[in-house]
Amino acid sequence: MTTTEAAAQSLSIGEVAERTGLSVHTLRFYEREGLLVGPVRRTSGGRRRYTAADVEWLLICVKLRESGMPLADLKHFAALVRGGPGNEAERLRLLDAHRQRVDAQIQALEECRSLITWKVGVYAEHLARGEADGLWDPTA
Amino acid sequence: MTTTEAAAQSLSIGEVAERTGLSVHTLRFYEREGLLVGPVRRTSGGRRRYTAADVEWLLICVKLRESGMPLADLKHFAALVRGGPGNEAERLRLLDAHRQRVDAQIQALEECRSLITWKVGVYAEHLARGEADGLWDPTA
DNA sequence: CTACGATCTGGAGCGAGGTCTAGATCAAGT
DNA sequence: ACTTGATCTAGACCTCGCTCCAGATCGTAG
Repeated sequence: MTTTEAAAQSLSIGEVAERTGLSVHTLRFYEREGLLVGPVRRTSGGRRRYTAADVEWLLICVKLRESGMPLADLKHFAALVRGGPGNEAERLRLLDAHRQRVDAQIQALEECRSLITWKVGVYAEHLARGEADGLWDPTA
Repeated sequence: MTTTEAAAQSLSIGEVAERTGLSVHTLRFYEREGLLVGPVRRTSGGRRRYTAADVEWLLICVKLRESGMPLADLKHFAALVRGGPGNEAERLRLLDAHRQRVDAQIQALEECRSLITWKVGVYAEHLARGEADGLWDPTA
């Protein structure tokens, strides 16, 4: 294997980028923004070495971001986790609030989906009846 | 009534803002960006008068935006509708592509939801067992 | 007629979330 | 030693989608 044995335990920024889907730029940006739970370790030469726990946390971040959690909230959450045990109630509140937003978002998307489906049906019908059937409704 | 009879047929920008949830700034911005199907009529004094059809179109825009359609796509769609009959196939393609994105988004959100639900469960359990149970897992 | 609120235009500004550049350094293969 | 590619830092820059400002005008109520 081309990587050292240590690579099994710690990953370079590039490897983490691959595994998380984030760019190396974004990884550095997140770190600067205090979105990580702990400081990232470095090699003697100054290169970042990520642990499996770092990657797990980043994967959670990715999921939360995907679902629309703002970086500010993520930062707050990271700070709570960094703070250690004792603030679980607040973490719970934060996550639960986010879950409610996600639920609302899912519902909104489903409504949009029906609208789209309906409109797709309208166009499909137009096409089936021939393109030049003369019907002209700007809202259709 | 304080508004004239004509108000029943055409609305001021402020009234449209109320009905669509968009700000008057945004309404003017959308117009400048070419997101509307037709040019908005004006009073002799230069004030915009929106028709019911304008409002309907805007409500569709709102739904599509809510579901994450970029302004550029919305603009493209508006251009197609403005172009009149004959391009229904392309409108269909545009909407269907968007529907697929919406579906993917819903699925992603549902995955996030399970993750959150699970984590909420973890914290709830911690709290139930007492805050200082000493267990410390950064990913939890 | 006057006042006052709503609207007008063009253009600047803003917040979120990255994304990229420059120039230097590190590390691994040959 | 030399080359090549990944990483480093600080900071500038970018897109998206609004949002707001200044200064003028409209229009309706009193």
